[in-house]
Amino acid sequence: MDLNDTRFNPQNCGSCPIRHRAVCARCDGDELDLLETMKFYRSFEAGQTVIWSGDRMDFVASVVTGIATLTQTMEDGRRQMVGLLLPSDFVGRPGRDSAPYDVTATTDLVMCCFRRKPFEEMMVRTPHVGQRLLEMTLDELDAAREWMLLLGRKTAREKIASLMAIIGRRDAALRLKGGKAPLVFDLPLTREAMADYLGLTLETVSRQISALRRDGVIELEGKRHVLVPDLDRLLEEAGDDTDGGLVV
Amino acid sequence: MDLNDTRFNPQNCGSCPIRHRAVCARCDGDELDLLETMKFYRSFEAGQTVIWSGDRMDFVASVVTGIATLTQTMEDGRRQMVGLLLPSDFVGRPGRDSAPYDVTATTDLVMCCFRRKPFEEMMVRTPHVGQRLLEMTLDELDAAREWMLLLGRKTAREKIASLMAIIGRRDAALRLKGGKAPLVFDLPLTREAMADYLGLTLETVSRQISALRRDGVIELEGKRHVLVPDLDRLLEEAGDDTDGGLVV
DNA sequence: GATCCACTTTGATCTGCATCATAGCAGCCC
DNA sequence: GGGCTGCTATGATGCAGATCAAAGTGGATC
Repeated sequence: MDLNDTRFNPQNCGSCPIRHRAVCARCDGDELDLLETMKFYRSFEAGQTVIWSGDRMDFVASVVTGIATLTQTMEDGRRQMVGLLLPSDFVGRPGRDSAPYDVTATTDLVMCCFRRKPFEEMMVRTPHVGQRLLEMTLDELDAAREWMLLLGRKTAREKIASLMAIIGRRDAALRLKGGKAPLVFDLPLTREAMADYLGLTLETVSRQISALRRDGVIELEGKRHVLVPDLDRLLEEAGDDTDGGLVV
Repeated sequence: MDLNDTRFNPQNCGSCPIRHRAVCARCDGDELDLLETMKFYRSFEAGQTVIWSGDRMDFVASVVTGIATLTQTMEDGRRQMVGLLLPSDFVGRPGRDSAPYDVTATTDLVMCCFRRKPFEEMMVRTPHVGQRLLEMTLDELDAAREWMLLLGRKTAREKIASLMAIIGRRDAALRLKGGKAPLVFDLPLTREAMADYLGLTLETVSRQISALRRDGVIELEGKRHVLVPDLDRLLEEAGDDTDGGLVV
């Protein structure tokens, strides 16, 4: 795959630390040319595992198209999703040898990759990449801690409403539809994946989605297509005081 | 307070990004002298709030002595602790104006502080501080995600066992007692604070601690002093496959 | 020692979600 | 069409942990 591939949307690299020549406003020099020569693309089919927890991980990457999940698993099979990677999200740990959790493609997935060693060397020479990476990691940490509140203290209904709000708003942000129009989006996850994300069972997820639909908080077309007529109502159901943008 | 204060233990700054002259093996130059001139100490009494969520935060800091907690709160009062700061832990967000959660001293607390602006400038000039900060933030992110697994999928008993293991091992690491001796430590949290950390109620915490004591997994002297006769047994109760060091 | 207060323990009961079970539904292949 | 397969919905039941209530504990203060 290359930049001419129709699936590649340079917009998607806008918020990743690896800004592509086409979209980086901050730097115009040789460092970006260097980045361009370093990058390569990898594709995965829906359901494929990108990397297993504990495996050696010698690259860093950002999602170009598709959805990936980060999950942790206990010996007995209990699973908890700990992160959701949408287009433009970054994955990888400069300075770390092995992956801390499973990374799985839930849809067909294309990632823009860089080998870790040269990337790290480039970071040293190009301070703003490191700074951007710190910023993004702090954002992820905030999101993770927001999620801890959800997992520890929210009810099943609040969890579902929160998930809808986050996915819907992320989706709207990606399309640059910042307006007040009702959110319309497709759920990128199965009921089971949502359950793993929310610390619930798939049956409870299904029941609560039905309940929110019955109560008019969301509208459903098919299993995946969602319309939110009133975002404030949804946020109220989610128990969110912040109307700020939870970045996942 | 200054370096001569008996409460100050330079060892405690060993893992913080702000390495003090006394303990930093990596740099011997002027940059550390600069750090020394920038730092100042702040003390808080047990129960005092260091900073409220949303408040302007114009400093970064590391814990010298005592314990602080990071908590998030919903409008209706439900609380979730999202982090625990022990001596040597770092708090603050270079590049961020406001605090993302409440920081509270649960014991008497001394922090070693740096004003944010000069600290950020120093980071630019001194790359290894920024790198160290990225490393630490990635560690925190891993710990947060480990905690997500706990909050989402572990039983009350497993949660308590996990907490004991983490606090006990952190405590042992601080004292540099790396041996196989049984863990002995004091719980730095009330039952209620543990409940807020684990996403439980204080009654459940109390019951599960009693149950672990009855089953010989831990021994208690008073309410706070804990002895773990068999760490492997505790880890098994915690449902941990990793025997790696969960950093909180 | 007596009183107080914050914290903890334990018991009784309730409930939200898990678990178990079954059926509906859409896409796909033959 | 018919049958298969993966996903979803919904009903019946059970249980872990929440909630409500009361009593125990130990340190501080007078």
